[in-house]
Amino acid sequence: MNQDKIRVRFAPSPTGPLHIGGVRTALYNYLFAKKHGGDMLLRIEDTDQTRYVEGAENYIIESLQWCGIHFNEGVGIGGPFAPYRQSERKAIYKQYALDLIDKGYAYYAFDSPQELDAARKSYEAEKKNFQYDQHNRLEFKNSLTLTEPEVTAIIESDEPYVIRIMIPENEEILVTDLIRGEVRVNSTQLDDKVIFKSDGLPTYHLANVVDDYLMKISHVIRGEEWLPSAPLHVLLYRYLGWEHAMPQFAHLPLLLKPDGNGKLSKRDGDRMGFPVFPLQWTDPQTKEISSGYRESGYLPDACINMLAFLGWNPGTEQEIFSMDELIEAFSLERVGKAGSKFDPEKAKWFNHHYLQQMSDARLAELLAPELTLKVPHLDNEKLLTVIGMVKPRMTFIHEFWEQASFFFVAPDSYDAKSVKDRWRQDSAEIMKKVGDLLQETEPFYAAVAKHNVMNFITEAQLNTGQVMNALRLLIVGASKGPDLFEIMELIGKEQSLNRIEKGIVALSQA
RNA sequence: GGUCCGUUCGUCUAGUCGGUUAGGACGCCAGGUUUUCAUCCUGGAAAUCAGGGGUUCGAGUCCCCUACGGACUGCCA
Repeated sequence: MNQDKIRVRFAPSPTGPLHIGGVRTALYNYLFAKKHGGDMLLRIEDTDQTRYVEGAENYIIESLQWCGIHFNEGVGIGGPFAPYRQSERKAIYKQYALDLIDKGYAYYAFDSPQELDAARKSYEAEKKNFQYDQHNRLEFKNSLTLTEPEVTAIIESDEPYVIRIMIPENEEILVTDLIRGEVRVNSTQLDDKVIFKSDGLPTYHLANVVDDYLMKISHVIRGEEWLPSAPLHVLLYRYLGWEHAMPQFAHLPLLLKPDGNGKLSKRDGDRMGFPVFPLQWTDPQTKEISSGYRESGYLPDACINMLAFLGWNPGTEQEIFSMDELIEAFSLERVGKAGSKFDPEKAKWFNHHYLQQMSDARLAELLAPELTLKVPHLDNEKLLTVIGMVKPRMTFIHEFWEQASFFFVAPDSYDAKSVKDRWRQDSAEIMKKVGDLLQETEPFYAAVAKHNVMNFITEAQLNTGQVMNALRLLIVGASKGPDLFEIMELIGKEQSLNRIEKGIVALSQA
């Protein structure tokens, strides 16, 4: 075990936008590191140049920054173990693969992809599972079956070759996982995985072990999809002579799609109308756009809080946690084992909560730029007041206009259902009287107007709801919004009377 | 197919040392507040703890089997 400082890494592959599940993995790493006063680093695992996607790396960095997940070292920051991009570390991997060959734990293999493909197909034809392993490694073209001169000749020529690990026979391999306990696998089940590719780069397995060792990683916290290859990694640490410094493993349960089963995917988001990515992403190839949490109006705090609870819980009944509180409360022991379905509704609930917590002033700042386009002479004082009234009915910032447009512009249409339910035969006549009443209301304050209208209702022996609902329809254009008298005070007498007058005409024609 | 992992309300989950009316949250339903909508408050329905066997005075909790689900099974990560 690594005795030193807690050091964790988040090591994504820049093959596209970072999935929300990846963000959660990063978050748990971050929480764990901070909780224990440790460091977290960002390493980019780009050993597969065929899958490189333009912009993905920046996307990853920007996403985590937006979420408030910060690194101590890594790509974009630097640090004592730089470089942190595996493609830039190319020179350091081969020696370890060679070392493994020297020790008899690995061997060269010269089978072409076509040959392997053919072998795979012939196995499948017999309904057998193809695996390049101890049962058949002597049937292939490799340094185990060729003579030494032959092997040397090939290596010195331009012929491509790979290096495969030589899995031992019938050995029980123990993986100790912080979340799952002890997982035992017999080596007979494992195949001789390629650890070094013909393009001169290592595969994930070798690269991740070498780098985690060199970068003094103490804990590997990653997705459950890595559990099946964890025994291989244990073997690599052992054969490289690093077992004493092997990090502890924690394999996180998967994030599942909201309906049915299976891993949450991009398609589910499109299908069910919620983002699967932290930030909006435009595919550089197809130009296809995938929505992001940020652009959809989610607050970073809400995303983090929601994500933290997908697979972890504090054991108390508290559900609202700031990042600092999460750091304080987090522990890997309280991470569950089963995958969790992503719930878009709960995500909204978290967002609503955090939006309510946001100060009116801050909201105004965020709203102002777009609002000034719609409202030429935006009065900040007024905006603040409106926000105070409308905020409780907003889950997202972009809902503001829908909930508050009538504070700034007169309704240009009247909600059909509201008209049907609230506008009666006698409404026009009553509204005219209310209009006259308001015309005489001075000063035009909410309290005064309310007093006058309520008096009128009582004296005329009318129904409060009936009058107010009709009036609201004229002022707002629908059955929604805060206290009507407050609205009228804010838009002013002239505007109020205008709307009443125009509304009566419009609705009488209908 | 093989290997590994998993399985408590529709969903996220509490329940870590066996004795609970199996608790909370989202969502849903109802009521209340309000001039409407939403918020908010109160209440409710909702899990035979995947199923079956054990062990035990007693099992969601321990053991075994079965079923179901998932991940992995690439010169991808």
